[in-house]
Amino acid sequence: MTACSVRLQIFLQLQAVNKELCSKFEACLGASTSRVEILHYLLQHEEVTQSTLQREVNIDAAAVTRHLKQLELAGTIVRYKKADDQRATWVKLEEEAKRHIEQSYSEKSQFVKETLDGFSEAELEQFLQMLSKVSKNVSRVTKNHLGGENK
Amino acid sequence: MTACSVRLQIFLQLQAVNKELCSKFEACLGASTSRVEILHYLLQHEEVTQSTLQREVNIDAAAVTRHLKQLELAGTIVRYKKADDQRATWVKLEEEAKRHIEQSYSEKSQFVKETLDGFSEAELEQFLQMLSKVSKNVSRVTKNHLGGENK
DNA sequence: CATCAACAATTGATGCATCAACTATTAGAC
DNA sequence: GTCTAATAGTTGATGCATCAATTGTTGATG
Repeated sequence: MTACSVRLQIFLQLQAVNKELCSKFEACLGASTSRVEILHYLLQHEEVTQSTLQREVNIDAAAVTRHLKQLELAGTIVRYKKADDQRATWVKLEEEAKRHIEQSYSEKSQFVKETLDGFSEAELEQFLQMLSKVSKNVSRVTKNHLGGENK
Repeated sequence: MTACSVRLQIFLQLQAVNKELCSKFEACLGASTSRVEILHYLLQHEEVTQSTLQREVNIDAAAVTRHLKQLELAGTIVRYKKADDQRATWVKLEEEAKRHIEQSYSEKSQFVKETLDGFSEAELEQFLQMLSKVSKNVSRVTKNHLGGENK
């Protein structure tokens, strides 16, 4: 119990932080975190298919479809198909939306900066690495368990 | 952009890690993270009112009600009122459920341990402190923004 | 002691994410 | 070339969390 308690606390704290962060973030900036992730990815990749977007952002395909539909309706993105493959749907940000997002990044960065107040650059770097390490561990764990180790 | 990019990445990574962690956790152990948090709290506090539970675990009151209803139906907890205040509902784990949860902690701890593989005890401690610091920052940020600084 | 504000819990409505089932398109096997 | 399997996206059903509105209870004020 005591040996695992720090780890369990980390787990619970991670939950708690993330949850609060999400709700505050949405309240402050009026966009769900999923949508932010999608837009962030699109801003950095110019043109992608829905399926790769779905894989990269790690959101269910159905959710991606619904988000993109709304974003298209709002004029934020364009969706289109290409001649060589009529299955894949490509997604791209509208030019105006790009500018808009870039601009709103300043507000976001202000928010993010405040939540990471009191961290030195070195600590931030370290924090990020820790998160990445956990991320790697998590994906590995699943594979093992599905491999038959579980139960 | 570059100055904030590490911070933004932390934010996004935090999201990603948490999400994957939750889904894997649920898949492996068959309980939603909310429920785990509730049960964890109950295991450590013997007897508690719904409203304090709701505050401590930071879940919406409606969600708490629904979780507890199910848990009561499953025989995991008991709910009752006290003579001196007919408003508050008190919640307590059944003895058998306590044992069951304690026992299932070993499986959980195995899972948690794997996700935190490769961390020294000192690093874990540090990680936890970082998370706590972010948590404090987040709650502070909200107050400021609601105070009128936003917009 | 009647009224009103507060507190506690519940319910209904809504939004979002996921799974499963389905359609359409492409590529491979024979 | 046709049949089958795989791929891409969509839709419906379900579960969960949140907000808003409601009920019931308590305490304070006049």
